Amino acid sequence: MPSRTPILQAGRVGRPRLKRAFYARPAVDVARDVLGAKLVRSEPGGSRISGWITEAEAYVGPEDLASHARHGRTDRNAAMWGQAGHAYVFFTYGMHWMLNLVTEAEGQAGAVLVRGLLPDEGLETIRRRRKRPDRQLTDGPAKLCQALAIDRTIDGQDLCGSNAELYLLPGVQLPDRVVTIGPRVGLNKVPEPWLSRPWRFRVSPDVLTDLVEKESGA
DNA sequence: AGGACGATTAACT
DNA sequence: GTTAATCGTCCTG
Repeated sequence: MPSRTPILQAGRVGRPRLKRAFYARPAVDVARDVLGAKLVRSEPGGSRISGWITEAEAYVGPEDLASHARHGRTDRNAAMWGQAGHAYVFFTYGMHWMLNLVTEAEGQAGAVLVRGLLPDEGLETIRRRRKRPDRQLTDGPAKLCQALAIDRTIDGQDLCGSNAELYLLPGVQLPDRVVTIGPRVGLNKVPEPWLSRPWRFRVSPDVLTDLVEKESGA
């Protein structure tokens, strides 16, 4: 049996990757629009793991006191300040990796944290990497990084290059009515107004599954 | 040089 | 609802 979720056949060969212009916009816009896009991990050795993005958060710049950019440019967050369309991957809590998509113009520190996926290709590999029920395999920012083997080696990589190990494909266009908007989560000791800014965007995996089925002409 | 803490997760009461 | 795990990063002094 192929390690692919049966109903989810919408990823088409030869479809163009999201181009840099998609990322080179305000982080909040990218966070909204990236829902339904397909994140693809192409590992050295040929295996391919992918999933549709179900949740994302925007971190807008050094003035955003929830952002790692709040202390200015450091070795750790350097990728945030670079060209849009690159990855910013960081390590936290002594054990977890997190993936961001770098947004905005070069020199501005915008980024979008990818917080949830609906798995498509590589489900067997994902199951091997984390023993959980299927619905809980990639429903968190650290969990999806483990599923796709995203770690420090991805930090700073260009998502738009033709040889990229990680990139995005256009997936499903989501109408506003299926997108839930709210404050970002997991922020400790972050003052207002940043704590309450509605910069978290979500679509339920069930709803996205239905839309993917429809799109693929099932 | 030392210490607080984190864009989380899983396990627990 | 609470808490431990676990260590790199950034702060203070």
